[in-house]
Order: sequence, then structure tokens, then C-alpha cells
Amino acid sequence: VNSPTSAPFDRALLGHDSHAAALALLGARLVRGDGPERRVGRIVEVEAYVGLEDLASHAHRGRTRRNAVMFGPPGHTYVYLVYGMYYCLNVVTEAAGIPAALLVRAVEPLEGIEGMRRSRIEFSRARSARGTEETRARADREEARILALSATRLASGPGLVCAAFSIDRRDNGLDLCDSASPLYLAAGEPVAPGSAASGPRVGIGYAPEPWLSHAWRYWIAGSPAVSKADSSADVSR
DNA sequence: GAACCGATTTCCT
DNA sequence: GGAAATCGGTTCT
Repeated sequence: VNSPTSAPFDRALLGHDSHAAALALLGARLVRGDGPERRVGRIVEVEAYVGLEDLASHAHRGRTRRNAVMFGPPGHTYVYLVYGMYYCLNVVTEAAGIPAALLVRAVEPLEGIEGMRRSRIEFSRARSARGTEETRARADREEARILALSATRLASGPGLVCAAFSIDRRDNGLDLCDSASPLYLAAGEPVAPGSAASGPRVGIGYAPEPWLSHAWRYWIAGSPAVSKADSSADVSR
């Protein structure tokens, strides 16, 4: 599991077709920090949001202040707040000018697992910091729940990835292909062609067909760390 | 300046 | 299986 030095993620793998990039990103490592605070996870699930035409994408209405980095060069982060309380991490893909990104939906913790657990708890407590006594009691129960959670499930969801890695709006626009960034990507074991699965994207019920049904969610088949059961799924090329 | 809504997660019925 | 929590982005008046 320990790998002292791993090569930075190759930006060229992200610069063209987003679906090829999604398959390339599976198995790669997400790295936060250095030394004893270092946290590393293996990316096991992503979703592609591609181009102006994609009516499920934040970019479909054109460039705004929020989605601006999606229009920039590949390899950078797009971090946004969703539902007023969770953050989502995306990896920008395609050449500058073409808005596209991969939502990181799930990560399998490899190093710094206790740090991820603490970060999850810290996030949970911050949410109920100014709450009533009842909300505080609820936070206690949630802390107990997180402490009992298996390591593989600590980052099994897009909001949970950000909670476990302490990712928020300040991380928007970082260069993930630069290992000097506070958050970056490192090469991992590539996923064998037959080991990737795909299916429809999650949480985009507002989108019309055909965008609603495109199988643009990709994950490592059989991984216990994916955000949902991968029961009915096509194994991709 | 107000209304509407969401690339989620968790808890309760 | 359904709803609540919570706030900034986007749109419309």
C-alpha cells in the first residue's frame, strides 16, 4: 500500500476524450498533504460531464463564474457546493475551451485513514456547530457512526470524498497534475479493460433524454468502495 | 432583490 | 420510500 514516490498523473490522459480519461482516472490516486498528515485514496468511481450540449452539466448554459474552470485547461479542480452543504470534486478534462469534467464519486482509502475519519467527524460537527441541543446529540451519534465505519466506506460518495479529504471551495482551480499542489493526482495501477463498469449518472433527474440515460458513470467493477451497489451494469470496453 | 432549485446524505415512517 | 437540512448560483421581475 505504501508507495513513497509515485509519478504525477499524466495531463495528456485528461486532455482529449473525457470517457477515455474517465477510464484512465480509475485506479489513480488522490493525494492530500505531506508527512504524517498525508492522505491517499484510490479513485474507484467517476462521472463524465461533457460539453455545452450535455444538459446534465453545469456548463450547459455557458460559462459563469462558478463553472469557469471547466472551460480551462485539463488537470485542474472544479469544486462546487451542492445542496447547500456538501462539496463535490471534479477533474477538468478536454482541451481549453471545451467545458468538461469528471466528478470524483468515490475513493478507496489507502493511507491516512484515521486522518480521513477525523476530517469526516470535523465536517459533521461543523455542520451542527450552531445547532440546538438535539442537533448536538445527533452529531454525537453521527460521530459514533463514523468511528464505527469500515475504512473502505469512508469516501464512498462525492460529498464524502470531499469531507474525508477536507476539500472545499478554496481548492477550486488547483492543478492536480502538479505534485506541489496541496491536492494532486498520482499514477496508480491502471484498471484492466474488463474490470471497469459503466451505467447512468446519478442525481441528474432534471436532465432530459438522451443525457439522462447516457452510461457516463464509470467505476471499478466489484469495488467495495463505490458509492452504490453496481448490480445492473455493463462492463465497458 | 426575490424566487427557485440542486452532480447529496442521513434519518424517519 | 420519502423528506429534511441549507445556501449560493442562476434567473427573472
